Parts: sequence; structure tokens; C-alpha cells
Amino acid sequence: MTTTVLLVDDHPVVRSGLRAVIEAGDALQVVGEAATGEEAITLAGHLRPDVVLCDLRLGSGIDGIRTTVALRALDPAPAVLILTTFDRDAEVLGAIEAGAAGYLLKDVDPEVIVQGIRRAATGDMVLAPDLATRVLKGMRSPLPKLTDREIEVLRHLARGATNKEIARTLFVTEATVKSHLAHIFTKLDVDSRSRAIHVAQETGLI
Amino acid sequence: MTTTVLLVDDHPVVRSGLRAVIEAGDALQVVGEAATGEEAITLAGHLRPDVVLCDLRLGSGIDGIRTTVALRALDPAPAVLILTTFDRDAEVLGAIEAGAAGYLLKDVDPEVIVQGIRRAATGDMVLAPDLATRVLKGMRSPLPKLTDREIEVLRHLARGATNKEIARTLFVTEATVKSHLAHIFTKLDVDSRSRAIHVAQETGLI
DNA sequence: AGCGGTATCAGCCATTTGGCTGATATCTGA
DNA sequence: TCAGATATCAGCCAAATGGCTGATACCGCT
Repeated sequence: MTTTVLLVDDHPVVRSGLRAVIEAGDALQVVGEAATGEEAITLAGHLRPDVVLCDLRLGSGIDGIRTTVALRALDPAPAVLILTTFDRDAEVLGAIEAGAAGYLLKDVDPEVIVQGIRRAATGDMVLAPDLATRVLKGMRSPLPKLTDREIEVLRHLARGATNKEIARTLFVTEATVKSHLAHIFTKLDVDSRSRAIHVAQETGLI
Repeated sequence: MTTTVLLVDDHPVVRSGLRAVIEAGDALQVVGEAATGEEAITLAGHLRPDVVLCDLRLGSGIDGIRTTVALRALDPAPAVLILTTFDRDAEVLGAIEAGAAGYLLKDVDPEVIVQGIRRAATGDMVLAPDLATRVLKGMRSPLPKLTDREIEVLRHLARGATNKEIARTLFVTEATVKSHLAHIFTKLDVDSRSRAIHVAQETGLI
């Protein structure tokens, strides 16, 4: 029997490409396309696809991880295969934690994608080879968990704000900002704001 | 007569999508695909396409701008249409300066891409609406021109290096690094390293 | 020969940042 | 109800950063 697939990507061109690649064989059938996470959730409810192939970055609206969580909450829940351009550590781990069946980079060959969908449909875990290692490494030394407030401060930091500016924006004192920063630095194992920004961007924390 | 197109993108999936979209009509014909800039230049020399549709980010190897320069140096020179996900100011301007016939974002509808190729083939300039404004603005207040050395320092900055570390890496004194930074700050109109990093990333300088 | 741009370096000084210790209040879950 | 996490704030101090002025040297261009 054919496996049904729902495509989720905000780029029409990519959707076309995926459709062409997936429908080249005859074991897979694309039953729908969505440009946003919201659309994907609605469509998946109606179409009940076996597999949802979902980009992580979905422009405006909810991202791929939140979409994954919502999709996995459906009954029956489709297998969610994340397909994206980047390989930010935090995002890979986040997607797996959210219940994704796997994670593929967009620069792989079409047949890898097709294979991935097949395996995801049978309940297998699917990870791009170079990612598998890092995910396992990530398991051993898990990414630091920042609190919401810390992430908030981190975002301001990344925009180049000074402590004073962050304090004003968040309606707290500079002492508080410094306190948050101290925690952030410890968790990220850095000792300067620039490096904190760098690490945060590298790992996909922001 | 049909317009011939060469696709350049490091993602097979995107190439498939573009091919599907472009060949849906009958006025355009995809005569080749390249995954890298080098490949694109070689292929364009042989295939002599009317238009080259080129991604800016091409993974490893030369980027879209360098590819554009090389393509425009061919005889006959194809029209180069840049198609990318991001809209970094420096890159847009860089592509235009390099001789690109236009710049489209990947999230536009297929027909816009087809239209863009048609117009590029006739020598028209093609710019996504929201980009046109910014390009013109960019003309008025051109992006600051940093020297090679300053860009180098900026890269280290973005990786979170301290002045001392940058000095060591570049085999100069801290005073020199501070001097470069002072110039960078002036040119970018900022007053802190974090903001310099932010501006540099925003505008695509690094 | 001189000018402008670039890269190098120096010293001074005010501000910002980061490390440290410690305190209070709230909330959550065991 | 008590431990732990979180968010808030304070003070002290050393180091890093950034603004300033000015100097030397090299290079390319006129």
C-alpha cells in the first residue's frame, strides 16, 4: 500500500521540488501541501497522512518544532520528518524531543529523502549520518537549559543591547540583568557577551 | 523562441522544484543544473543559456556573487538572476554590482519566478518589490566599506574573541586591534562590539 | 614630491563589563 | 511544608572596553 505524505514548507518552490522527488517513485503519494504550521495541523487532521515532511523554519507563524508537537498530539498521529537547511544543535534536539521521527538536511540526495520517508512511515528513527553523532553527543552533554527570562535577555544581547538598555526594556534594574547574564555565562560556559551571542547562535538557542 | 535556463543551487530538491515550476509553462526550457559555482561556470560556457538562475549560498566553494561575476564575463554573457532565501542588504547590493539582472526571494510564488526569468531574458532589471526600496535606499546611503583587515577583525569579533585574543591571532598588539575596532565602530555607526556584530550580520557584511 | 588610505602602535581616562558574595520574594513540585 | 528553581536586587572590585589624541610607516596615485 502507498504511504501518504503531507508537505510543509513556506517556499512553494521547495514544495514543488519535494513533490516531484517523492512522486517519482510509486510507493509514496503526496496528499497535501501546507505553507504554515497552522495550515499543516489543520490539513493533517483532515487528510490523516502517514508522514508529515516539515521544514523547521516556516516564516511567520509557529515554527517546525511547535508544529511537530501539535501534529504528534493528533489521533492518529503522523510520523513527522523534519527537513531543513540548517543543523542547529538545539533545533535538532528540540525536534527529537518534540516527537519527530527524524531529521534530514535539505542538501541530501532525493533518494535519501524518499528512503527517510519510507523508514519514518514504519516507525524507524531517521537521522542524517553526520547529525546522528552530534545528537548522541548532545545526549551525553545536554544543551544548557536557559529559562525563558534568560533567553529573553539573550535575545537583547544578540541585538547588541547594553546592560542598561536591557534593564530599561525589561523594566528591571541593571543588577538583575547582570545576574541573568552571570547565569547565562555559566550555563553556556563563556565569559563575555560576544562569546555568549556566538554560542547561542551556533547552537540555535536563539 | 524558448528561453534557455541553467539552474544553480546546492540543494537537489530545490533544483527539482525550480525545474518543475519553470517547465510548467512552455516558453522556458531548463538546459542544465549545477550544484556549485564552479560547475555553473563550466556548464554555462558549454550550454550558453539565456538566463542563469543562481542561489547566493552554494555551500562550499565560491558563492553566488563570485559566480555571477564569472558568468557575466562569459561571451555571450547570460543574464544572471539571483534567487535566495535571505535578503541581506550587502548581498543584494553585491549581486547587483556584480552584474546580476535581478534578485528574487525564494518564498515568492512560482509564477513570479517564471515572470522574473522572462524579464531577465529581455534585459530587464528584476527586483522583489520589498527589495527594490531597500536597494534604492542603499544607493543613497551606501554600505560602509570596510578594509580587508577590518573585515578580518570583524570576523574574529563575531566569534566572540576578546581584543587580546584577536591581537594574538593576527600577530599585532592590542593597540592595533583597538584602532581597527574604533574605525569599524565609526563606519558602522555603533559604540559596542555586540552591536557591531549585530549590524555586520544584519547587513551581510560577514 | 606630496596626498590619502591603510596598518601599525602608544597613553590616558571614563565607562562597561564580568566575577563574587549574598539577600529577598515567589512559585512549583515532591 | 519544605527544597529547589526562578526572578529580583545590592555592593565591591578587577579587567575589558571604548573614546580620544597623536605618531610612524608603507603604498599607490597624481
